[in-house]
Amino acid sequence: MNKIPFPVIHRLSYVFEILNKLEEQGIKKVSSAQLGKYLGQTAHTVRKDIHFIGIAGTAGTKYDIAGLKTLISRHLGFGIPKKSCIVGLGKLGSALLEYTLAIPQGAFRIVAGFDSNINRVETIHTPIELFPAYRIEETVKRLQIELALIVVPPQQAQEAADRCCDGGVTGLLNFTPTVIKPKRDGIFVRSIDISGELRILAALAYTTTIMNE
Amino acid sequence: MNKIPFPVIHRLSYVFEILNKLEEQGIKKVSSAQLGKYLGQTAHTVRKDIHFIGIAGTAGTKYDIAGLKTLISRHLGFGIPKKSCIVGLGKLGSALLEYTLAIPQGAFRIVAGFDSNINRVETIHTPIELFPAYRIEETVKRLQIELALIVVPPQQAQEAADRCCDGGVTGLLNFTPTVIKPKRDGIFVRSIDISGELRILAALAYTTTIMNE
DNA sequence: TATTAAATGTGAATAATGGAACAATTTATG
DNA sequence: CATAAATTGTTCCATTATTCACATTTAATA
Ligand SMILES: NC(=O)c1ccc[n+]([C@@H]2O[C@H](COP(=O)([O-])OP(=O)(O)OC[C@H]3O[C@@H](n4cnc5c(N)ncnc54)[C@H](O)[C@@H]3O)[C@@H](O)[C@H]2O)c1
Ligand SMILES: NC(=O)c1ccc[n+]([C@@H]2O[C@H](COP(=O)([O-])OP(=O)(O)OC[C@H]3O[C@@H](n4cnc5c(N)ncnc54)[C@H](O)[C@@H]3O)[C@@H](O)[C@H]2O)c1
Repeated sequence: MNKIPFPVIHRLSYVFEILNKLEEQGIKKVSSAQLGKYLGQTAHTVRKDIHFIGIAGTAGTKYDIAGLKTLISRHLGFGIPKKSCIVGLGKLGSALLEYTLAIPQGAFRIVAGFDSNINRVETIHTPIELFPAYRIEETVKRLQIELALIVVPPQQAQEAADRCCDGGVTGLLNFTPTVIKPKRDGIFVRSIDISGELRILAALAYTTTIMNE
Repeated sequence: MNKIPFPVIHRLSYVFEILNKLEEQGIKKVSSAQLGKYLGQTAHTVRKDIHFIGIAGTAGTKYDIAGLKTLISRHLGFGIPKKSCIVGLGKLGSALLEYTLAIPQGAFRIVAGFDSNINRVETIHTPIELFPAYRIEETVKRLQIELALIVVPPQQAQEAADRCCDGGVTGLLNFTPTVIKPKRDGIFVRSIDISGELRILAALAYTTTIMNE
């Protein structure tokens, strides 16, 4: 199997999301140009990305949505949803819990939540199981959880991530404004830094202001 | 002025954040190697990024934190905080409101919030002013707000963004899982798609599983 | 059926990015 | 004062990513 460049994985996973939505609307076919429009990319890019994972259509015809979904699923592993957990059930964590449970799709499924504050574990109402933080490693192992959302205070982020790594997760999604390091090779970390994004936006608006003069 | 590549702006804005934290701790000097460690980047990259915006230190000595902050501020526009607003004060929006207000730094400052539900506008307690959604355009104009966080349901996202554009914002930070288009040229959009990020993480973990065989 | 339009697959060209090397400079030290 | 160590500025090269061009194929239409 060929190595797929990261930007391609990134875009294809969004293509998958778009295909899901189109299919929900009863649409059966879609062109690279249409997909490009949804993604904010050119049709060229879309075709080339798809080309990385094989042949998805036939020249002259649009892509068959069901077929393309299958192809992407097979290459990106969206067939069996990855079991996931949320660590830290504060203001953001509990919002995320509710939000992610409401998203129906094939890539991931939240199956557990953790908080060091036993009070939160006992008072939050949700269909999934919640545990105190000292049980992270044990539970991640037992349920074979693969992904973890880290939503604890920044000072606790690395420690919480470490426990998840010890339990055997393969991916961490970090919501704290700190850099967290995976404990072993083969564990991926992605970070969502909201204040960082705002800072970037502020910078972008400014640099073009200059450039336009 | 030279055009600064986007990845450089991205990283430099994080450097700025790190410098703030170090300065808070009373630290006065920092090397490219140290900054690289905080960023998860090499010292080479850090030096090269800084090189894009000018000369920040002298060979043989570490960077002076105050001086480097000034240089980045000048080029990325972090001197005067950009006035910002939050549109949509639901579960996520109100968490973001509280969170962003607690971050002290120079790039942005939240000054207003909007919601179409008058009840939310009246019941949320916060030091900043809240307005009903029909007053977005007027208020953004009056207060000269430059950035907007879009935190409304996906179906309302484009419309909410349009109102902000009409008011004159220069940047949109989109939290909804949809693509929103700026109404005019010169308005930047960045999106934070949480379920998208989870999907990417799921895909990453999977592709390496394959690659390792 | 012939022709036109629309669509994909694919290789090549171009552009952007990242990484590495090294000269130049300062500080520390004996 | 001389030397060694540490550190930045800057150029060059390799790699990666994007854009483009076009051959090929299908569907629609007159
Ligand atoms: N609230 C936001 O809108 C927002 C936005 C962006 C980023 N963040 C980041 O997300 C993180 C959480 O923010 P929040 O506003 O939800 O904070 P919060 O204080 O409301 O929640 C944090 C939760 O983590 C729990 N916790 C603490 N240590 C823990 C541990 N070791 N293991 C498990 N749980 C632990 C706490 O009991 C608490 O319930 C912070 O790092 C914050 O910087 C928050
Ligand atoms: N909750 C989460 O953890 C989470 C995570 C990721 C993304 N999101 C996205 O963020 C958005 C908001 O999510 P939420 O959970 O806070 O939803 P929510 O329903 O709790 O809040 C939405 C708020 O927007 C207001 N609103 C609706 N139309 C509006 C308009 N035209 N102008 C101004 N305000 C308007 C509503 O009155 C409500 O208060 C959604 O698009 C959701 O997909 C949410």
